[in-house]
Order: sequence, then structure tokens, then C-alpha cells
Amino acid sequence: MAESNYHHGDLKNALIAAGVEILAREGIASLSLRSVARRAGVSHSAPYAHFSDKQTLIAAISTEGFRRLYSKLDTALNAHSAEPGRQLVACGQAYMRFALNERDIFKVMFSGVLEQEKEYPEFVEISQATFQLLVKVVDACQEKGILRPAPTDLLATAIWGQVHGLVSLALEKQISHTVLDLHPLDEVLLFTLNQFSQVPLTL
Amino acid sequence: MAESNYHHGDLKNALIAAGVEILAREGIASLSLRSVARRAGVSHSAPYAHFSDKQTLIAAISTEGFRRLYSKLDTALNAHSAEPGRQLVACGQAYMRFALNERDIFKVMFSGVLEQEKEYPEFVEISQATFQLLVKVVDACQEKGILRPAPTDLLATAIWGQVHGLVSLALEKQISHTVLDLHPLDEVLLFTLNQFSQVPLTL
DNA sequence: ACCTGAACACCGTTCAAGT
DNA sequence: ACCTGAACACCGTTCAAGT
Repeated sequence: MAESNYHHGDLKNALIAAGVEILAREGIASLSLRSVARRAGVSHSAPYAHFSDKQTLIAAISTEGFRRLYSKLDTALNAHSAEPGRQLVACGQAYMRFALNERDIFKVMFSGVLEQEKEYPEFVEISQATFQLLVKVVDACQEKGILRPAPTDLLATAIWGQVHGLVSLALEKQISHTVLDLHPLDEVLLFTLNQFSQVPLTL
Repeated sequence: MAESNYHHGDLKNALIAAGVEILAREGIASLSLRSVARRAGVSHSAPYAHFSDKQTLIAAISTEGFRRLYSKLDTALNAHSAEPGRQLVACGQAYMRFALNERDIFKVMFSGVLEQEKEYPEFVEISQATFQLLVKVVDACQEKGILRPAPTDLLATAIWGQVHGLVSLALEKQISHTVLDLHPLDEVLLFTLNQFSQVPLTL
């Protein structure tokens, strides 16, 4: 607590952690370069020693978000190995739970807070790795005849879009009450995934 | 040009129009209460006579965005009356074109810029009317056997989620190059819509 | 090399005052 | 009723200076 934070040691990661905490505790509206610096216990201009601007810091926070999402999906996958249909459903559910439980970091990752004029290679790498996780599941489903024959990455994109869109609309409170009053969101998700499946998917 | 803008007459709508223009010309990063006031030619505190805070102004701008989206979808619908399959494809395309051509107002409408602690009745009304447009098309498709039997509003939600998710991922540059290099976005959209259809949908 | 503090041009919001 | 202008507490970014 009372440590000298001159030569902090790992201020860069401390700033990323502070940003993640602010998103979880106070929400996206409170995420500023200065609030992140305050939470990390340094002056408001200290972050510029490690990030060239606010966008670069947000890219690093988004990258950490993708690492957490990747981890959740990987766990969901491993819990149902050799049952690709269940893996697909578990991935969809894990994606939805991540979005609902960690709303604000999910929004930072996907809601254009990160304007991508620059490249951010670590961000691109983990987001592509996440997509490849889905491609693997979709491929396994196709081999078992659960999903129809089609270019695997095209089908994976369609399924990602389906789940992502449903979750995004839910976060924005755009899903009609005539639907939600009769069907909990988990059921809506299952219904949407079943549009792609040749055999009924269940939980 | 050189009019007295004391007692502007319709400053409220002038501010909304100014906000829409800023989104189209300068982008979401430039949308501030003060920039909107500047473009409308009034002082930075004048908007408070018509909007209780920035969120309420953004809600009004989002409402105008939904009116424009509604109008595009309605036009797409009327261009293919009595051919529900084509209506569905045309709606999906119109939704995608709106998002790509008017990126920043689309983002304001859907990307959580509008934190919905308050209600904004006009916003809710036009967004529900837009959903009902889709419900009508889906219902017509079901009657013709193009879409499978299922609760119509559930199916409409699934299709909206599919198109919205695909478009959102495209805006965030999250769609893999292994997909986009082989398939233009229009084709990916058609592929995703065909997941729902019992007969092949075309343009 | 890493961090501070003053400075600058912005921002949202409030409020007394002007017409 | 509608709008202005000063004021306040924020924000991102820069830069000279400190250790």
C-alpha cells in the first residue's frame, strides 16, 4: 500500500489491470486515461511512458478481454470433448455469459470504442485465435454430420455472427418482450443455434 | 445565413440535424454537446433548454437514425411486394447497406453510446415498429413455406440477430480474411440468410 | 528509463443574467 | 420562454523538469 511507486516495476500491466477493474466496478463511462492512472496510483501523464495514447491503452485492455473470452471458450470446449454438438452449444453459452457478466469489457472489445486506424498486433492475434477455436468446433460438427457441408470458415463466421448479434441485441435491450416473456435468453440462443444444425441440439 | 438565431424557432430539431450531420461528416468521436451546439450556431448551453442532458440528445439522434433505417427497410419491402423471399433478402441487404454507409449513426443506435437508464418513449416506439416490419416479412415467408414453422417473433429475432451480428462484426473488422477474400460481404449475408430458409434464397 | 506537475484546449453541467 | 457567458470539475495530450 505505502510502497514507493517510483519505478513501479510493471506499471504497464498494472495500468491494464486497473482498466479492467474500472470496467468491472464502475463501467465504461468511467474509463479514462486519468482514472486508470489514479487507480494504479500514478500521475495522469505516467501512462504515456507505456502507451502512446488512450487508444493504445484501450487496445491493450481489449486484448486482455479477448484473452479472458478465449479462456472461457476453451474451458467450455474441454468440458465436452468428443461431443462436438455439445461443444458448440457450450461455446455459445460461454460467449453469452461472458458478454452478460462482463458487459463493459465486452462492449470495449466490440462496440467501436477501439477505432482501428492502427493495427495492434497482439489484439489481432488473440482475436484470430478465438475465431480458430470456433472453426475447430464447427469442423468437428461437420465431420459428425451435425452441421451441413459448407466452407468451414464461412459457416463459423455465420454462427459467430448469429451468437454475437443475439447477445449484442440483448445487451442493448432490443429483444422484444413478446419473445423474452415466453423464452428465456438461453432458450433463444439454443433456437438460433438449431437453425444451423441437422440434428436437434440440446443443453 | 445571417438570421437572428435568438428565438430560433425550432432549435430542437436543428440540434438533432446538426448531430446527424456531425456523425456523417466527422464521425462519432466528434459528437459532443458543444460541437452540436456550435454547428447549430448557438451557445454551448442552449441545448439544455430542449434536452435535459447529453444522453437525451443522443437518444433523439438515435431515434432519427431508427426513422431512417425504418424508411430504408420499408422501401426495400415495397420493391418486392408479394415475393416474401426476396423481401427478406432485400431487408437484410438494406440493413447492411445502412450500417456500412452510415456507420457512425448506426453505432450510436446500437453500440451502447446510449446507456438506457431512462426510457425515451419515441426511441422505443420506432425501434419496435422496425422490428414489426421484419416480423411481417418473416410471417409472409412462413405462410409460403420459405421459412420453417416456428413462433414468428422468435424466428424474426433470430434472423435480426444473424444480420445484426454479421454487420457488427464487419464494422469491427472482425471477419476473417480467409472468408472475405473468397466471399464478398453480400454473399456472406446471403449464406447466413439461407441457413434459415427451406428454399434457396437469391438476390 | 521512468515518472511528476504545470499548461493547454477541450468536454458536460449549472446558474445568474439578459431579451 | 429561450438563449448567453462565466464558472466548475472533468478530460487527453504535451513538455520541461525531477530522480
